[in-house]
Amino acid sequence: MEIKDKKKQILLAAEKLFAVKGYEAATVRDIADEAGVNLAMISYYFGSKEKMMESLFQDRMISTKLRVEQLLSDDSINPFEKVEIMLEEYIKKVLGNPSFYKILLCEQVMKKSPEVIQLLRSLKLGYAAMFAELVKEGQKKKVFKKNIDVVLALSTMTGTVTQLMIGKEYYTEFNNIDPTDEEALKVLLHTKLFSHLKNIFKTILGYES
Amino acid sequence: MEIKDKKKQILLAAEKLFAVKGYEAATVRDIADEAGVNLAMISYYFGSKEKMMESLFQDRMISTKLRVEQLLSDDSINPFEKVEIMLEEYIKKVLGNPSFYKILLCEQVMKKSPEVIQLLRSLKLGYAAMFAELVKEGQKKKVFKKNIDVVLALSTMTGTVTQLMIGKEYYTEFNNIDPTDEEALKVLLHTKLFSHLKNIFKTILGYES
DNA sequence: AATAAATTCAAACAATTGTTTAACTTTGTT
DNA sequence: AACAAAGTTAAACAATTGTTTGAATTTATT
Repeated sequence: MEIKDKKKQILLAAEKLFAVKGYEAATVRDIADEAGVNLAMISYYFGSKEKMMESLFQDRMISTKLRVEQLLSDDSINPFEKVEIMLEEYIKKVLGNPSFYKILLCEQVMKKSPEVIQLLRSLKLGYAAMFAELVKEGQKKKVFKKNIDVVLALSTMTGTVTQLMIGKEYYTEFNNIDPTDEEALKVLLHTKLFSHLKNIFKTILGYES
Repeated sequence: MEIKDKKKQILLAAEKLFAVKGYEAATVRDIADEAGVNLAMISYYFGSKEKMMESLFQDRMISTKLRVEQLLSDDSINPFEKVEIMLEEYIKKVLGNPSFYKILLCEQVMKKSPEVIQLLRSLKLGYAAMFAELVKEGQKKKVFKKNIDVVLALSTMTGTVTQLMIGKEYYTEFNNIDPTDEEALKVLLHTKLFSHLKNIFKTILGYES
């Protein structure tokens, strides 16, 4: 097996176990077993458990920034369509990899690893700045209202999706939905979340179609 | 010192350290030091670290349910006013004790302690059922629209508040607000969150004042 | 094929974990 | 005041932690 594949395999196991047990409770022995490698391999490849965590974040967070940047610069899409795409992509990302976003959530709370926090910070502020740009564009075109609280709006987006992700079982139980068919559930959650947030953002931005 | 006070003191220290370091990383020695007691006291009073966690949750979550129940049964308040009160109280609770709600958040993700999870489950489902009742009341009075997704609405409430709580610093930094005056910041966040969520819930519920 | 480099492994490492012990002090009761 | 119960303590406990070691094995290079 390629060395790249082995690293990927370890990160995948780490992601799974960090999400289920948490960073501290997931031991390197757990992760090594899950990945099917000797436990010394983790120090050998990543240097330490914490550096493995950093590698995980770096690996999972590269793709994010680029897509949003090119989305905003596209003049053929009107501001609210851009918001729709932003919502859609965020929902897709989180529901597509709940494990990582659970880890992300806990790391934001604990702020254990300075490197991870710094990475998160730059990404979050960058995201906010870009959304602010988009809002400004909409305001200039008179389709968005004035005085929009960018951070609050983004908090609603990330918060709503996150809450539903960590509390799927409440959604299925309360609405009598079969929780075993995970793929169908994911599609349903995606659909519901999207229309819910689109509605909310129409209100927040003062947009009327 | 009273034994009740000593237990309170230990739980306060545990709450603080669980929120900062996480359950696993906060050792009983840390907690004993923070509380200013011998480390054997934790086993002596609570039985174990995990049972101390359960005690913490039981202590912090008693007051919640009663208030909501009596709120709903009050006929002198109209449905949307009840929603406003619900939002207001939830915001106040979270901002008033961010440490505990950080622990709560992580516990929802990890689901480590079955007792805590069960406690959370009954509380969450109860909360959802009560809100559903409130929604039904509003629909009967023709002030709320049909087809309201209760769990999704609550996810937006809890998610938005939670996200702002764990990312205060982004809010202050992005909006150039002094982060050192914590009391003023809390008031500001409370105000902003309340008007933000009130607006959103007007949309969700189809309420027009 | 021979040598060097990289990888894998079981075993051992020191440090830290939650918990218990057994001796002690304090408090409360008769 | 005498006794028992409750509270407190430092020390020790076994178990587990992340990491390192050094020998074995595989892979790559000459």
